[in-house]
Amino acid sequence: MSQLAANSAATAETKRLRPARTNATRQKLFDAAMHLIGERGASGVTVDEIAAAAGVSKGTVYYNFGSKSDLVAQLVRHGVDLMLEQLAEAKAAEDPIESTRNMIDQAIQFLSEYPSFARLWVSENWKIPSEWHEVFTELRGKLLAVIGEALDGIALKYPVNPKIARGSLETAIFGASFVVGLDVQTYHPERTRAQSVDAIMTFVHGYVLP
Amino acid sequence: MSQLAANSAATAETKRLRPARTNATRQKLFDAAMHLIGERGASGVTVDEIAAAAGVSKGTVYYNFGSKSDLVAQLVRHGVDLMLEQLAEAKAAEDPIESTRNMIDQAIQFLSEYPSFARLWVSENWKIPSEWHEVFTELRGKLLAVIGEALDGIALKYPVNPKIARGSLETAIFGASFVVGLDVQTYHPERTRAQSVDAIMTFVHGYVLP
Amino acid sequence: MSQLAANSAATAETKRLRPARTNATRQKLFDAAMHLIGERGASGVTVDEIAAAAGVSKGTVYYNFGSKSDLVAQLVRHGVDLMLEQLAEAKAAEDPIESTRNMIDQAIQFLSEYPSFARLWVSENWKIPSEWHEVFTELRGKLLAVIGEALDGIALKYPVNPKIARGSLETAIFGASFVVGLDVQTYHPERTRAQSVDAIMTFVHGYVLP
Amino acid sequence: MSQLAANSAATAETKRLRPARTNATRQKLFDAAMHLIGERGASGVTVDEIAAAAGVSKGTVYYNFGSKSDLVAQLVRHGVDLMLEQLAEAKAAEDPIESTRNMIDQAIQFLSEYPSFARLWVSENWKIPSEWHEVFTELRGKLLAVIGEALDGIALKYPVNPKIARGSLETAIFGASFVVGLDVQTYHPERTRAQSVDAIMTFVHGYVLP
DNA sequence: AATGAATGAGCATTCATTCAT
DNA sequence: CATGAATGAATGCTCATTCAT
Repeated sequence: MSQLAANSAATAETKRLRPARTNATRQKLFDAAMHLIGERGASGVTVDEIAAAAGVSKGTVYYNFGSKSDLVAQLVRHGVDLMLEQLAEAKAAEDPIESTRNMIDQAIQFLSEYPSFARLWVSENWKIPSEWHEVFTELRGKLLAVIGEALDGIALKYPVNPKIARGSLETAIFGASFVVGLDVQTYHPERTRAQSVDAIMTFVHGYVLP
Repeated sequence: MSQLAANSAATAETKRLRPARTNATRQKLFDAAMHLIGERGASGVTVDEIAAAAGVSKGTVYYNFGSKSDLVAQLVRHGVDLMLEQLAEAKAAEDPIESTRNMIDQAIQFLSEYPSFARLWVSENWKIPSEWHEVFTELRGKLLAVIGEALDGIALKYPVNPKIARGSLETAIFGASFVVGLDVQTYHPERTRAQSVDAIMTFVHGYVLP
Repeated sequence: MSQLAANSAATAETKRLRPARTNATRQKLFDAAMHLIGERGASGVTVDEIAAAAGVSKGTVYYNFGSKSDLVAQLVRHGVDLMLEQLAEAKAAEDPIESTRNMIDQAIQFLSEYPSFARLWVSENWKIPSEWHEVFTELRGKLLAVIGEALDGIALKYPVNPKIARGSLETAIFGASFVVGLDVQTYHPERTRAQSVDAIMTFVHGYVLP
Repeated sequence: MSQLAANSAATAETKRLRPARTNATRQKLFDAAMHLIGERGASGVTVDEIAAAAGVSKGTVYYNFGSKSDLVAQLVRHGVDLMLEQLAEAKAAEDPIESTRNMIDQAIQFLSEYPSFARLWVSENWKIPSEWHEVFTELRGKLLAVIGEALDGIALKYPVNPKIARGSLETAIFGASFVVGLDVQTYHPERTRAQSVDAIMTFVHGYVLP
């Protein structure tokens, strides 16, 4: 079953994010591609497989997405949009630290709902040359900016360690979140979301001076 | 130039890790493969390219390594051994926090010397099925154990936050290190190693109670 | 712009040659197809491109012409009719040599106006099997007949070299005309029509005894 | 059977023209490709067919020629080299007109021996954009130069018509030769080579003033 | 009369692997 | 030890054609 469709809570948002002319076909291909590529990586999946999994012909993939590369790019973009939207909703709290915690919690939840997206991200992000370098650069910037805003909010209200290079800190939190999120699914399904969030929040608490 | 050979400080250790019957041909192939695969990923490099870069014929690759997959597996195992060895050397400090910092510093340095290894890790580790799953799982356990020991050392000497679930914390540090290390190379080559280490070390200040 | 429509002098004739029920859509497709196929050859143009150039949907091409092959066949037939008609008009001169010159001049002009037709001819005529063999064979016969009549007229009024095998001579003139006409467009756009005609007319001076 | 190999008289020359490292494989592919492409055009023949006709696997085509496009380019180049060599041998006569006649005779004979080459030439030469435009331009220049030299020889010894634009005249002779050569095979196998040559020589006689 | 989504057979090309020398 | 010619299964992509609307 489609991972995207599986998340009933996100259905309303998902719909908004999709292009106006959402065909059943495009959606089926999207879901099938996200699932397969998330598991085996973009280069480990053939267009034939995606088409078969979506129950359409190979030509249909090209009719709808132009190329395998474009399909992946749209997949990444869609995932990030969805993640950003969920993060935006999460940060509405009084205290900035609380707000940041909510955000990380939401991120971990997102990664558990869309493990394929997380795998796609980590497996394609740092390749050289990456076919989707521009897409990743842009989307990486957006995600880091969201983390950065949360840290800004904290720095406004609390004293923070000025020695910590911002930028690197965002990246550390970003990386910790992705890896913790993936590892929970692959190696430690028994761990609770709260445990993951607490571990990642350690970085935040270390940023704030006592 | 070979990334392995580039690290003169590690030369002695490196030699020990290599098969006794290391001939020039095997070594040339090893270096060429590490370099190319580090840049473009295992599936992004052809056996022809590796052979050409090593200045030998394609048949020689098969004569020496049996298959492309075996070549990569040997590459990964070599990286694993080397990283563990370097981390072991790094933790020899009086203060456990200082020791942990040394370890992280060493890890970041290792990732910058063997970007191939780090990229291979993130792109293959969570795949289903992963071609080199065993070797990755083994390394993961060993690395998390090393981080765990460092945390144990800290917990013995300092009061730490008991709410933090150990296990998740190791994973968070592990993930932060890999992602920060990779991001520096791909997106921020201007950042210093100290910046990266400081950012990752933030977790200590969050873990240790004030 | 349409090559067919471009020739204002031929407009009246052209209209006559077109199917009575010429609607705008068919005409747009006809013009677009002639233009594109003239430049890149029948197999080098896709139905999508023709439809796009005509500003209609792909289905419309099939609705109007049944198949790409049929569209090309109609294009060729139209060219045949037009060329024969123009040659017929040209030979109305007193002197048979003058009449022949007019004909060749008209042929060269036709080839420059319908390069599509000439290119289609040379690229398809001698293929085994040729998709449009019948229509080409028919045209070939008619064209050689026209040249033959011109030679008959010359032979009636002037002494000619009896050693020259008629039949081969027509073919030589025919070939010279097509190749000179095509070469002007592809390699020597600076050459005048008069130059081309003079070169081809050389055969007359070689045919007619001094 | 191979057209190239079929000409026992040309075997000696053929051998000389081939690259030093002439494999049986390359030669088989060359022959098969020339035959098939000559009949159906470059785009009408698949690499599978060429490989099958040569009795090798498809990969072997790419191992030896790099791409279908390169194979065709080498085919054209080889054919022209062969033709030029035969023409060079033919023009060794006292009288320049006699020499020219020998050359045209040789050309017609060449075209009858290698009809595939002639078809390949006419079907690919004038396409826009031609994949092999540079190759054709270069080789076209060489062939026209040979005709031009013959005409130069005539102009030195005989009075010639100064009104005739040289360049166009070469093209006319060139085109007449190819088309007469092809038409004999396709439509008039009963015609003798002398008839063809006489017809083409009409252009030459028309060039010389009485 | 027209559309455009969908199809699927077909094609050029790649590449890990084999093997005779 | 090493080579490099040969292989063939796999793959991304094209495009003429169909058909429900």
